[in-house]
Amino acid sequence: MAGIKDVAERAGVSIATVSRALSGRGNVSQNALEAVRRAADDLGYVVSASASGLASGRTRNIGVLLPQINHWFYAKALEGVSSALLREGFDTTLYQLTKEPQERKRIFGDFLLRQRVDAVIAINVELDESELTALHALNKPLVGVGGPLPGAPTLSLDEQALADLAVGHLRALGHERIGYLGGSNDMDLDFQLSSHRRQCFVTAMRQAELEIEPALFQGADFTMEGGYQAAKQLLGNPAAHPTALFAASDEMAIGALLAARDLGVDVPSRLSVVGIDNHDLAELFELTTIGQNPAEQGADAAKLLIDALLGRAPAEHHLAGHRLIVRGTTAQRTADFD
Amino acid sequence: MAGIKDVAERAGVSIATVSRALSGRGNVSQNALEAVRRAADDLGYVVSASASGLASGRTRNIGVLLPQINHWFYAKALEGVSSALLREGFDTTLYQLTKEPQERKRIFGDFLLRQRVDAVIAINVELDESELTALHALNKPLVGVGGPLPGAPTLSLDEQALADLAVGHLRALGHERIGYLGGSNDMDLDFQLSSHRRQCFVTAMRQAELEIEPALFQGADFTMEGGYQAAKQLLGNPAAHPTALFAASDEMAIGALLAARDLGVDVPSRLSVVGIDNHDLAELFELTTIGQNPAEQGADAAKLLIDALLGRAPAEHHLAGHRLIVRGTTAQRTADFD
DNA sequence: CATGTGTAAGTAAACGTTTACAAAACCTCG
DNA sequence: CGAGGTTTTGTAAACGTTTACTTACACATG
Repeated sequence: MAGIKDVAERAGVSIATVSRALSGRGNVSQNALEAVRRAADDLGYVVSASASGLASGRTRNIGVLLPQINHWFYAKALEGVSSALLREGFDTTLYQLTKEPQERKRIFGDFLLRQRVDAVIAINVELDESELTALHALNKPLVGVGGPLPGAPTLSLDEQALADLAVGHLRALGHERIGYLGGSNDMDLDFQLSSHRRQCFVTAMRQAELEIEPALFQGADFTMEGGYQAAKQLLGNPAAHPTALFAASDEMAIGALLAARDLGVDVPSRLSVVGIDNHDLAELFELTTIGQNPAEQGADAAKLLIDALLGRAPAEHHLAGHRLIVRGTTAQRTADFD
Repeated sequence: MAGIKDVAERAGVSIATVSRALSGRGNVSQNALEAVRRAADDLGYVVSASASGLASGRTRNIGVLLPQINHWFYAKALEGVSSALLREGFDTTLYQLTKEPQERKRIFGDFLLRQRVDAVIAINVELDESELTALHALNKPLVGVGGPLPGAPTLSLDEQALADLAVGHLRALGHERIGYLGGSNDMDLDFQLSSHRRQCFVTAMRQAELEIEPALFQGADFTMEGGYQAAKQLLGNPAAHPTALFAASDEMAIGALLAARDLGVDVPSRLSVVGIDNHDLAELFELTTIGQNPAEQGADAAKLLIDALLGRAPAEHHLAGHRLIVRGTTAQRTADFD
């Protein structure tokens, strides 16, 4: 393995100059720069991460904290983060924050303290007080994606705008009785997003002066299966008779579509359905949805962090984009259930 | 930040002893061990990854190479890898190997050469000659998951057994005309898994002495949408009239289920469907499938690698488990199309 | 008791960079 | 041409560990 000394020798300069030339810190003449680049290239020299990290305190590595990976949002967000980081020459280190207390403890007590990361991106994680403290105690740039990360800039959706948009779309089509699939009724146990989203829906309904009845709410766990079951309950309940459904995720919305089909309720003539996400499957099911782009959110978070690290700009709160995508599951209201 | 010196001082021993005590290398008396542990705990000392890495050449970090993350198999496998690594105190660094040549070049030419990883797990990546050479040139333990990784031990399914099992199951139910959804006809462009799986199906059919007709094969890209389109073609083609379908992935199988429903072909009375994977959605669709467990495969790969790193045992080839899960989409053949 | 064996601990030399500091080289201008 | 400034370069001291080598000590053996 070629070291910096070999490069220096071959380029006919000192190792300090090599370091400066390759890292882009400090002044180096055009001549030296080229000589060094050529020498490094010839020797296939790549700086040792450990040595560089030890000497400089910078690791060019960013930690990503997330609760799971096998899920559309997280997987997409992670793809966005890792692509953006790669482009800037940063490594991505993964910390999967499961529910397991032992594992969580080790992540905050060991892994993150090893000084292996320059900064941390937390994707929709729920932290308790002590974990949050531990995270801030790292004294490193921090950014949240999706869920809020108290005390740190966050990139997230404008939930109220989303709810207004969905309700507005349905209202414009003549729908008044709109069912909601999302955070369960005993919602305190749920993750924050869930109850917040639901609250925004209630506000939107109120502003649109539409009825809000308990029967129109069905708890579901954001999965397709959950949406299927919840929709069956909601559509089967004669007290509910909604003409439209707003699901807090596309997966639930698709579950609802399957349930409607099984119940013989035609979409969109008898029932309109709107989701949130623009999930990969939304197109196949012709689902009308409010799209978001987790990959972009992840990439933006990464860029924010890198800017902060390079002192370009401080990281700030930031709203993620969304847009209504009208497909085939919403239509003018024609008839009620009753 | 407390350093090793602080711990040594507090514990009343030399830094060498602290290093030995904390890393578990070399002999340390019970007394010293406890004193050091206590001191480290009190000070909240955690070894610096850079310093340790520089001095020892070991990083306690493993690189994971994969083509994408937003996909059931990869996401699950990655979850398995990262959990297993976490348990052993290893970090997981992600390298997403997209199609983009520039990015690939940087991964092999820069990132992997920084000496940040002790070993590499490659999940179903397709490498060209030079990339493979570069990977081997790292001179680090290597393990493949899913697809084969020439020159390195691999953890993968016994494809022939899978095909035999699927065909055997359908055959036992009386099916003779079995359609196949998978690697496209002009398959050379596809990833290896695709054509291999198809080949095994052909072999299984031949051994079962069942007809193999071009009309019974439909190319699809392993997605639900792809499966939907392919199944429509296959089921709509009067020359094909299969009574059963074998899809090379559950997602395609589910797509086929949707297509059958749209065409008014009842499953399982008129058509049986078998998939591969036991995807998260398989249960919702009551899909009969041959299940595999990517998380387990990932975890096994991680353990293999760690064993190799710790000199416990050399990494070896290894077959991943699979099992037939009979649900509601397969049944006795009753009537043919024709 | 001398000798050999084994374990425990300390000393100090790596490990491969970055960077503060100092020196040298080069400009610009009066 | 020389003073003053700026840019470029080199020297050497960190950075925080691990580990080879050495010493000290305890214990068993003949």
